[in-house]
Amino acid sequence: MEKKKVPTSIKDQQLIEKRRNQMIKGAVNLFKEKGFHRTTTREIAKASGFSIGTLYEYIRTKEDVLFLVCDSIYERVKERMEQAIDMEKQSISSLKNAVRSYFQLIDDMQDEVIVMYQEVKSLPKDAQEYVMQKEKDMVHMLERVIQNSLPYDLSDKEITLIANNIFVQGQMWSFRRWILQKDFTLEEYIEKQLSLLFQMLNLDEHVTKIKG
Amino acid sequence: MEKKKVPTSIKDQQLIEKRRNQMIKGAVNLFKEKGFHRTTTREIAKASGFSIGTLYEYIRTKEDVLFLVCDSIYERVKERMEQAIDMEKQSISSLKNAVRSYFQLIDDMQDEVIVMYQEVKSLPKDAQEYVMQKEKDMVHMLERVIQNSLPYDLSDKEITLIANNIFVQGQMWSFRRWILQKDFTLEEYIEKQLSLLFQMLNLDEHVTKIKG
Amino acid sequence: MEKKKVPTSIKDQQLIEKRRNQMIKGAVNLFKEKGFHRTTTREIAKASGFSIGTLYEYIRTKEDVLFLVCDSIYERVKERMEQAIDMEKQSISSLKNAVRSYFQLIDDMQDEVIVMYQEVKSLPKDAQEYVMQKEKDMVHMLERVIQNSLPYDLSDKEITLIANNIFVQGQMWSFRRWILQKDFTLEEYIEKQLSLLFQMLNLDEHVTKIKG
Amino acid sequence: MEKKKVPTSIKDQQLIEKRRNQMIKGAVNLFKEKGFHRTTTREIAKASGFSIGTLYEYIRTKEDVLFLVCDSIYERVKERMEQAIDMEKQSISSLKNAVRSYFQLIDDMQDEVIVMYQEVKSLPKDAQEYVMQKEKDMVHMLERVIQNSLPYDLSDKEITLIANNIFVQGQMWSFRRWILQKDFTLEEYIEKQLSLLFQMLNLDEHVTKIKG
DNA sequence: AATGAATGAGCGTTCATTCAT
DNA sequence: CATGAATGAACGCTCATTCAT
Repeated sequence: MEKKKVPTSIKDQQLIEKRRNQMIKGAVNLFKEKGFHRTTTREIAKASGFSIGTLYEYIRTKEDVLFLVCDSIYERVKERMEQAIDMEKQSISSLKNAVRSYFQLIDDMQDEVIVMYQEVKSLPKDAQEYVMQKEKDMVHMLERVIQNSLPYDLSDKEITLIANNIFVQGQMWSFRRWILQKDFTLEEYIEKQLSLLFQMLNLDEHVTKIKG
Repeated sequence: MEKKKVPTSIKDQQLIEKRRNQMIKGAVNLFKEKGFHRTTTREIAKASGFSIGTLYEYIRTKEDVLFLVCDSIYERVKERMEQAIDMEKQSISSLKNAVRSYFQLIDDMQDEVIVMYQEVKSLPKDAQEYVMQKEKDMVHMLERVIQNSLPYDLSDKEITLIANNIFVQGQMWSFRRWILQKDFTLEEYIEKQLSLLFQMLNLDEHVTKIKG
Repeated sequence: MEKKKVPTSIKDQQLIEKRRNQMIKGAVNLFKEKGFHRTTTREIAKASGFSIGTLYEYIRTKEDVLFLVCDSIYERVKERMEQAIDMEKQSISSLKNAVRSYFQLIDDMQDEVIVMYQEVKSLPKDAQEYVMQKEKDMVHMLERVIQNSLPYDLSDKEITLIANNIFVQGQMWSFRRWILQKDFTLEEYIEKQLSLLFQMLNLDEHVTKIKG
Repeated sequence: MEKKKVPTSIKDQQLIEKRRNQMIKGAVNLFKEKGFHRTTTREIAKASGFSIGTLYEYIRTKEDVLFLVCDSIYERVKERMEQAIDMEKQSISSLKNAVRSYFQLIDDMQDEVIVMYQEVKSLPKDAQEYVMQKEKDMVHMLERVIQNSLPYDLSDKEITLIANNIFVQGQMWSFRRWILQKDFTLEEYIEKQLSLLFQMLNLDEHVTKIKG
C-alpha cells in the first residue's frame, strides 16, 4: 500500500521529518492525557516546541496530527514485530518468542496503544481505512507465525481467530490495565496467556497443563 | 455500590426518570453516529424531544448525558448477563450457555458497546471509576460462572485471565467488526471461540478437538 | 422572484426583524468606513449592540450580513422609487419627477450606494444573482417611465440604454462624489443632467436649449 | 504630478523594473479572478515567478502590489487614450473617434477596469488620492476633446458633466456587462451611445435623429 | 416546569511579514 | 540578491451554559 502523504508547504524533507517527529512526540503525550478532542492545536504546537503558525506549515488540519501520530505508532509497532518474528526457522518456540515480543512491545508502548484505540475513530474515513489496513497487516504477521510454527494444520478461520485473539489480548494489557495490572506483572501475564494458548493448541509439552 | 446521582433542579422523580429516558434514547443514537464530542447539546435536546433549556433542568453538564448513557448501557448489558447466567445449576453446558448469551448480547448491542468503549475516557474521573466498577462486576460474573462450571479447580488468576479473555473477545466482535464480521457469521464466531475455549479448558468431549 | 431567506436559529419573527435591522444599521456604517473585508464579525456584533454569539444566532456566515445589507438597501431604494414614480398619469413632467426623485434618493443614501457598489462582488454567486435581479427590476422601472412618458416611440434598445445611463448617472453622484460634489450642488447636478437628458430626447420645450 | 514611489531595498533600477513587471502581470490575473483580499502574497509571489522573500524585497506591504497594479492599469489606459485623441485637428469627427477609441479600449481592458474599480478603496489614503488624480487627468482629456471639437461654446460645468457621463458610460460597459453585453454588441453600444450623445449636443447631422 | 434568546470563551485556521542563511 | 521557514496576531465561527420570561 502507498504511504499516505500529509501535504506541507515546507520543502526541506529532512526538516519535515524532524519537525513532524517533534510534533508526534508532543501530541502523543497530550492525546494520552486529555484525548484528541480536548487537546488544542496551540497545545500541540507548544508541546512540539514551535509556534502555531509553524505547526500549520507541516500539516493542513488538526486531524493530520492524529493521523501522523497513529501512523507513526503503527510503523514502530510493525517494525518491532518484524524484528521479533524471525520467519526463517519457525517452530513452536518461535511462536512463543513472537507472542512474548509482541506483549513486551505493547507494554513498552502502552500510552501509544491507548491513544490509538481511543482516537482512530476521530480520523477522517480515508485515514481510518489506511490505518485499518496496517492493523490487518499486523494480524497477518501473527497468522503467518502461527501457521508456520504449528506441527499440524489449522483451518484459515481458526488461524485468523487465534491471531485476532492474541492481538487483542496484547492490546487488552494496555486498555484494561486498571483491571489487569493490579493482579499481574507483565511476566506473569505473558506466561499465563502463553500457557493458555499452548493448552488450547495442544502444544503443552513445554508448559504445565492447566489441569493434570 | 451506591448508584451515582446526577443532580437536577426538578422535584418530580417520575418526571426525571421519564425525561432522562428520552434523553438517553436520543443521545445514544447521536453518539453512535457522530461520537460524544461531535454531538451538540442542542442536538441532544432536539432528539430528546424538548428544548435546550429543559435539557439543562435535568443535567448539569454535557458530560452528565454521557454518564447517563454509559450507565444505562451498562445496566442493560448487566441485566441481560444476569438473566443469561443461571447461577443455580452450574455445569459445563451452563458455561457454554453463558458465553453464548454474552456474545449474542454483544451482537445485539454492538453500537452501544462501541459508544461506551470510545467515549468513557471523556467522562470525568469519578464517573469513569464508577463505570469501571460496573465492568469489574460483569467480569466477576463471568469468573463465577467459570469457577462454578468447571469439574476441577483453577487458580484465581487463571480464572480472572480467562474471564477477561472472554469478556474482551465479546467486545472484539463489536469494535473489530470491520475485520471479523466479513469472515465470520455470529454463529460461527461463537462456536469457534467456544471450541477454542473448551480446548483450552480440556473440556473437549463436546467439541471436536482442534487437533486429533 | 422569491425573497432569498437567510437561515437563523431564532424562532421569534419579530425579534429576527428587529435584530437584523440593528445588524444592518451597524454593518452599513462599518462597511462604508473600512469595506466588507476589513470589517470583522466582532465589530459588526458590537456595532449592532449584541455579542458575537448573538450575531451568529441570526446569520450563518459573515457574507449573510453583507447580503442582508445589500438586500435592505435595494429594498429601500426600490420602495422609494416606486413611490416616486406615479405610473398612472405619465407625461414628460412625470419623467422629470421620477429622475429627480431617483437622484434625490441616491443622494440620501450615498453611503449605502457606495457600499453596494464596492461590495456586491464579495457576495456568493447566488446572492449576487439575486441582487442583480433586483437591480434589473429597478432599471426596468426607469424603462417603463421613459416609455410611458415620451410623446413618441423609441426602440427597446434605445430605452434600455437611456435607462441604464440615467441609472448610472445616479450612482455616479455617489461613487464619483470626490470629482462631482466639489463642482456641483445636488440641485445643479440634477437640473443639468435633466437638461442634457431632455435635450437628448428632443423634449426641450421646458428647458433652455444647450445651444440656442 | 510626481510619480509615487514604492520603497525597495534593491539598488539595481533595471532589476526593480523587471521584477515589478513580473509582479504586476501575475497579480493582475489573480486580482481579476479572486479580488485583492482573497489573493495571498504567496500566490502573488508564485504567479510572479519568485519566492515570497524576494517579493518583499521589492515592496513593503501587500497594498504596494495593489498600488503598482492600479498604477500600471491607469498608465496603460491613459497612454491609449492619449494615442486615440489627436489633439491637433479637432472636429466633430475627432470627438467621435475619441469616444469610439475610449469605448474600444475599455472593452479591451474590461477585467483591468473592474479590478481597479473594485479595489481602489483598499488602497491607503495617499495612494487613493494619487490614483484619483490620474482619473481626473483622464476626464480632463475628454473635456478638452469636447471643448475643442464643438462648433459652439459650452459652460465648463456642462463640459465637465458630459465628460464624466462619457467616462462612466465607458466603465459601465465593463462593470455592468451582465446587463448590457447580452443586449448589445460593442459596436452597437458605441454607435447608440454616440447617437445619443450627438443628439444631445445637437450635432445630429451625421446621425439619424432619435425622433424625426 | 419549560422555553429559547443571549453570552463569550475558546476553537481551528490563515497569512502578511520578518530574518537567518 | 534570493530564499523559505518561522512567527503570532487576528480572523470567522461554535457551542456549552445561563437566565429572564
